[in-house]
Amino acid sequence: MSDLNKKFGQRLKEVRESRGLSQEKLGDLIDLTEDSVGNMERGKHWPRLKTLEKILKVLKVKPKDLFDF
Amino acid sequence: MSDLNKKFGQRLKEVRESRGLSQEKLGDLIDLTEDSVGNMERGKHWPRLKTLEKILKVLKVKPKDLFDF
DNA sequence: TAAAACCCGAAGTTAAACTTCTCTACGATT
DNA sequence: AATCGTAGAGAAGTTTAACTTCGGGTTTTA
Repeated sequence: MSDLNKKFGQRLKEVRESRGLSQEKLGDLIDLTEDSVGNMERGKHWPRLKTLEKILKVLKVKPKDLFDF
Repeated sequence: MSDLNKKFGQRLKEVRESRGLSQEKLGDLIDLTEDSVGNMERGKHWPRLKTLEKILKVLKVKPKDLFDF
């Protein structure tokens, strides 16, 4: 379990919660299952390109802000 | 070909060149082929977690600086 | 005391990261 | 003008890990 992954997950969770979204709701918006969102936030895996693009769009966050850790 | 991918590639190239490394040399350092580094810089693909970790380490750059675009 | 939200492990599927090959292009050097 | 280093680019094949699904358990909140 990498440090980078964990930090990214924590940051993603912060941004998601600041938008008032549940993992399930975010999953719907970016075409991922609730579990996959959870896995990402807990550092289990890394988003692929298409997923990251959707995250940035849906959460209205810029790359440098999502990777600010 | 996504915008995100292209911008990341351009930024990666900037950082690589600022360190005085060729694509081949960087590839050696992060266990990728010269072609793969080239593909990434031209927006053909996105790094997986392990690759990104190596890039950050080898180029001595922080996530928010590599994603500053 | 539910129910909503989240955590967590394991095993299977699938998309795309990555490789390999081939050719082209261009500037610098000899 | 011929070789060398570096990089752009397309196509087809391999492999890894992102993602799914299932089964539970725990925490939070109404």
